[in-house]
Amino acid sequence: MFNPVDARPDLISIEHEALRRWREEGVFERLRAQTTGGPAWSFLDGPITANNPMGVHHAWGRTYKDLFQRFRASLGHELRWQQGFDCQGLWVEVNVERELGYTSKRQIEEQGLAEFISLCKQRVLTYAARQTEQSIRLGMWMDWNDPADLLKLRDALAKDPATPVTINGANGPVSGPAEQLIGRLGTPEVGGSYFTFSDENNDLIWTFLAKCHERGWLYKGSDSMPWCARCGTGISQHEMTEGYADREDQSLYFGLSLVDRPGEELIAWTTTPWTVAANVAAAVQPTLDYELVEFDGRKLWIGASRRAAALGGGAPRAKLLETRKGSELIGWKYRAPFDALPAVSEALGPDGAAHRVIAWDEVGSEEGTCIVHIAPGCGSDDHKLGVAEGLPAIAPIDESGVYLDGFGNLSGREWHEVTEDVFTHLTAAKSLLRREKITHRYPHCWRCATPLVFRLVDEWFISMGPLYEKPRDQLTKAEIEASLRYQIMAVVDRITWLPEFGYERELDWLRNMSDWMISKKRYWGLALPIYECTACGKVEVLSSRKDLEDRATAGAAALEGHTAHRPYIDEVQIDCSGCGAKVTRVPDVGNPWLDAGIVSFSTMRYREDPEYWKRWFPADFITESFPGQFRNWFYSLLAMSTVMASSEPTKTVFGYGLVVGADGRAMHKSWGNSIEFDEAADRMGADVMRWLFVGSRPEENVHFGWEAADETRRRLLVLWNVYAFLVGQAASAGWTPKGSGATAKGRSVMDRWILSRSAELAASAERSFTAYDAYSAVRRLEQGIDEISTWYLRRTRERFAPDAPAKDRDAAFDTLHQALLTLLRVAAPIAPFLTDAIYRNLASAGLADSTGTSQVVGGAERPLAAAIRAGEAPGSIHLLHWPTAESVPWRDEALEASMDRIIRAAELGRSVRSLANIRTRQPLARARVVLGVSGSDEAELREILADELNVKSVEAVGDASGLFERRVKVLLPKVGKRLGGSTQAVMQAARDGAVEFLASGAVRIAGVDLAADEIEVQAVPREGQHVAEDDGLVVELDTALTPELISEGDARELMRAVQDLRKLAGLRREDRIELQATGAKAPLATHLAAIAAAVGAQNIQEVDRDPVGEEWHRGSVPLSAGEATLAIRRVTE
RNA sequence: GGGGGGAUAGCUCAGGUGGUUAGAGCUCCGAGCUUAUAUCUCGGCGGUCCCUGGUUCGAGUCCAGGUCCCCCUACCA
Repeated sequence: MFNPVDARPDLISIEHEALRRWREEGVFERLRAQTTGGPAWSFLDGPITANNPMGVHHAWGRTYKDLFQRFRASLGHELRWQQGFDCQGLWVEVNVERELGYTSKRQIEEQGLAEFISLCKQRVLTYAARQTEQSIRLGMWMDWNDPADLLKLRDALAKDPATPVTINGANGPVSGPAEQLIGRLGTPEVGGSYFTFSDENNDLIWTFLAKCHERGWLYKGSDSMPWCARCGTGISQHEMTEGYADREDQSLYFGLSLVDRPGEELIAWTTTPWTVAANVAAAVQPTLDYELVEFDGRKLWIGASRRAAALGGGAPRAKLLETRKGSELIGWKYRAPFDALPAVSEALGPDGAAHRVIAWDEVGSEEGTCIVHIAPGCGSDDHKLGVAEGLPAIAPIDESGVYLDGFGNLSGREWHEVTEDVFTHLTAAKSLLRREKITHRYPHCWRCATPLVFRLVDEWFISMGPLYEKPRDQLTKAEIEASLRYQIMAVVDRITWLPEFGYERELDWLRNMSDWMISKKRYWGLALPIYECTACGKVEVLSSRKDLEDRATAGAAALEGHTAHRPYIDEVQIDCSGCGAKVTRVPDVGNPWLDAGIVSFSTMRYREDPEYWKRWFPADFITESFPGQFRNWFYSLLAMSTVMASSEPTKTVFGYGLVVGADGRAMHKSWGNSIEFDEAADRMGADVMRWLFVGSRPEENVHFGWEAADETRRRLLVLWNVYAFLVGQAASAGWTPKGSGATAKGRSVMDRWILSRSAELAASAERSFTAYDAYSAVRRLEQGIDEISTWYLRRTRERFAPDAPAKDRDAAFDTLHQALLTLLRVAAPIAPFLTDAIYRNLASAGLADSTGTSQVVGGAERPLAAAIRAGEAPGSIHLLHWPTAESVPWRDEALEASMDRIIRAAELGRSVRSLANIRTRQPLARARVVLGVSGSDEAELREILADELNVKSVEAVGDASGLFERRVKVLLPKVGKRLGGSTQAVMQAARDGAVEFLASGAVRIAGVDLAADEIEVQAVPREGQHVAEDDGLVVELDTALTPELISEGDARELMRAVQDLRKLAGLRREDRIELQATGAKAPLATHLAAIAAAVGAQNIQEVDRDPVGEEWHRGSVPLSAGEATLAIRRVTE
C-alpha cells in the first residue's frame, strides 16, 4: 500500500527529508559504487570563488553541472564527482582588508604578511564550508568535504599552523599539521573538493611557467599599465572588462611656449590635470591644418578645426595670423610650465630641453586642440609613442598614487588631490587658457571601484606571439610554432562550443589579446617561481618546489613546514647559475586565472598517475556562465593545456547567460530585485529553482523572481496531482503494483498511447541531454506532464473507480503507475528531490532493503516494474538506470499520430460548439468527421472522440465538400509577375467570389485565365453549417435537438450543479447524499438512476418547496424548462 | 572608436528567396470542461511592423539616410 498523500505538498520539507535520507542511507556513495568501472565521462568543474556565500547565479550553473552528472551516472558512466574552490587572489585580499578596516597596502605589511595570509586562508575555508552546505542544499551531488572538517582546519590554522588535525579522508582519517593538511586538500588521499591554493596546484603552475620560460615566452615588460592606487597593483587586460564607468573630471587647455618662436604657444588639452607635470612631448597630426591666432594678448597655435571649441565663448575675438600643416610643426622645441621642478629637469635636461613636437597618426580633428599632451609615464599610448620616438619618461607617482620627491609642492600628495594646485601653478605661469568640466568614460578598479591611473611598472608577461596579417590557413608551420596565440586557436577548433557563437568569440579574443600579464604586486596568491639575478640580470624559473629545495642555498629552513606562499618562500635564496650571486624570488604573486587554468592537470593526477590522467583528460564537458569566461577561465584553461599537452582541455564547452532580476535588470539589493540563495531555497525550494533555470534558454539571461518560481511550481504541482490521484484511488481500490498481473499486450488504446508517449519521452530526453540541450528536455517533460494529466487521466478517470471492472482497472493502474514512474525518472536529474520522494512511495511495495541489490535496475534486462514485484527496487530513483531501453517495447508511433488527430479533432469540435453556442454538456446526435485515421484502433479512437465531444455517434466521411464552399486563392508568388498591373483587380474579384470555373481546374477571374497550379481552391464553411477545418481535419456537428437530447442535457446540467454543491459543502467523494429538487421533474423521471450514481445520492426526491434545516446546502440550476432549485445533505449512518 | 545583432501586441519573441487578413506564449476579459488539478479547451481585447525616402503591380521583408537599444572589442589627448 502507498502512503497517503496530501493534495498540496510541502516541497521544502520534502527536500529536507530527502537530504536526510540520502545522507543516512549513503545513496550517493551507492551510486558511485554502482557506476565504478563504467565508461568514463569526465566533467571538469570550473572553480567557484570561496570568498562569499553562494548566490542564485551560481545555482544556475551548478544545476547544469549536477543534472548532467546525474544523467550520465544513470547511463552507467563512471564519474570523478570533484568540484573545486578558487582560493587565491585579490578578491579574497580585498575582503580580508575590509574586515580589518585597512585602506592601503602599507597596513598589510605593517601587520605582517604571515598573519594576513593566514586570514586569507581562513576566509577561504569559511566560505568553502558555507558553499558546500549551500550546494548540498541545492541537491548537488559531489564528493564533498564535511564542512565541519573545513572549519576545523580553519580554526586550527588560526591557533597555530602546526596544530595537529585529523579529518575524514577518501579512505579513512588523515592527519597532519593544519597548514600542511590544508595544502593537501583535494588530493586522492584526502579526497573531496579541490582547492586552487593546494600544493599540487601551485607546483604544477610552476611547471607550466618553467615550460613557458624554456620556450622563451616569459619576459619582464616595462609598460604604462592601468594601476589601482588603493590595491597597489596593476590591472591586466583580462580584468578590464566592465571596468569602465562614467566620471566627471576637470579638463584643461594649457599653453606650451615655443623656444624658437618667441611669444607663441602651443595649446594642448588634457582630461587628467595630474599628468601635466609629466609632459614630455606634444603630438600633432601631420595632415591637419593648424592656425596661429592672436587672442587676449597671447599668440596661440591650435588645430584649425578646433579653434572655436578651444577658445570657448571668446572665440570671435581671435585674430588669425598664420596657417600651417601639422607636418611643419614637427621638431619645434618648447618649454612646459613645470620645467623648473627637479624631477623634470633631471629627466628632460635643464629647462626641459627635451620637449618637442612629434607626429602621431592617431591625433584626430574632433577633440581637444589637435595638439596632444604626451606623458609617456602616465598613459599606455603615450608610452608606446615615447618608446618609438626615443623620448624619456617621467613617472611621477608611487604605487599608492602619491607624488614622488622632486615635484615641488605636489610631492607627497595623492594624484587625485592635486588638480587645484595644478591649476594654480598653470595660472601663475600664464599657461592656463581655459578649464572645463567634462564627463567621460574612465577605467575603474573592478574590485574596489577606485579610479585607475596609468603607471610605469615592471610586470611579468607570457608572450602570445605575433599576430600575422593573413588568414590562418595560410600560415606556415614555423609561424605557428612561433606564436602561442595560433597554437591555442588550433586547440579551440577541436572543441564543440555551445552555443556556437562561443567559438567565434574565443577566437576573437585570441586574435585581439595582448600578452598575458601574470604578475601582481600583492600578497595572497601563487608565489611566482621567478628568480632574477640583480648582479648579472639572468632570469631563472623554477619548475617545482623540489627544484627550489634542491637549489636553495639560504633560508630553506624558513619555508619548512609551510605551504609555498609568502612570506616564508620569500626567505629562500638560490645561487645564480650565471654568476653565482645570491638570488631572491621576485616578490610578485601570480594571476589567479593561472590557478584555475591548471586544474585539468592538477586535479587529474597528471604527475603521480599518468594512466589516470589519460583516462580523464581531456574532459568531456565543462560549463560556465560565458560573460567574462572567454578571457578568463576558458582562456587560461586553453592556454595552459596547449602549453602542457598540446591538447584541448575539454571536448565541449557549454556556456550560459546571466541571472538577472525579475525586471530584467542586474540584481541589486537597493533595487529590491535581489534574491539570496538561502532565501530562494527556503521559499521556492531547490527543485523549483532548478526547474526554472533548466527551463530557461541558456543563451539568454534568466529573469529570476518569485512570479517565475510560482509559474514553475504550478507545473510541478500538476505532476503531484497525478501522483496524488493515483495514490488516493489505489487506496480505495486496494491496488498495489505487486499484485498487478497486467501486461502491455491487449491494453486499451489510451493505455497503449500513454505508454508509447512515455517511451518517446525517455528517448527524446536522452537525446537532448546527450547533446547538452537540457532546455528541450524540460519542454518535452512539461508536455509529458500535460499529456498524462489533461488527456490520459482526464479521459480514463472512471476506470480507477472502486466499482469499475477489476481487470480493466488493474490495467489502468498499472499503466498510470508505469507512465508516471518513467516520467519521474526522466525528470529526476532536474528535480532530484520531488521525483525521489514520489518514487519512494510509488515503489514502496517493492523496495529492497537499504543495502540494495547488486543488479542495476531499470535497463532492458531488469525493468523497474519487475524489480518492484520482486521486492528489489533500489531505495532511490537516482540509482535506477535511464529508462529508454526498458520502454522501447511500448513504442507505437502510428498510434501516437492517430491520437494526435483525435485530440485536435476534439479541439475543433469544441470550437464548433463554442461558435454555435451549444455547451459541451448538451449531448448531440451526431458528428461527421474527416479524420484520416485508420487501422485496428480506429473504432476505439472514434468512441473516445464521441465521448469527448458528447455526441451519440461519430461518422467518418470521405468527402466533406458538401459542407464547404469553394474559394479561390490566387497564388501570387507564381502569377504576380505575369499579372503585373492587373494584380489588384484580380485579387479583389477573387475576394468577392467572382470566379468562373473552367475545365480541368483552371479558373477565369476578372477576365484573366489562371491555370490549376496557379491557384488553390480552399474550402470555407457553407453558411449555416456547424463545421470547422484545420489541416485536412474536418469536424461537423449536427446541432438538431430532440426532446430526448434536451432531457439528457438537463440531466447532466443537474448532475453538474449537484457536484458543485457537493464541492461547496466540502463533501468527500465517498460521502452519500440526499437530494431534493424543485422544477426538475422531467430529467429526474428519465435519468434518475444515472444521476443517483453520478452524484452519490441515496435518495432523490422531486418536491414542491425547499426543505427546511441548516444541514441542507442549496443551489439552483437553469434547465430547458426553467430554473430548478436543489438542496442536498450528507447522509449520516 | 572598430565589429556584430536588434527595434513587430501591455510583456517575451516567431515571421526562407517580397505576395495582399502579420502570428505564438504570457497577461487581461468572457465562455467551456471538471468532485485529481492551481491544469486544460474555445473565443475575445490588443499592432502606425522605430522614423523618412526609394525600388515594385505589391514592402514587416529589399535599398539609402536617420533615431534608439543590446552584445563583443578597444580606449586614446
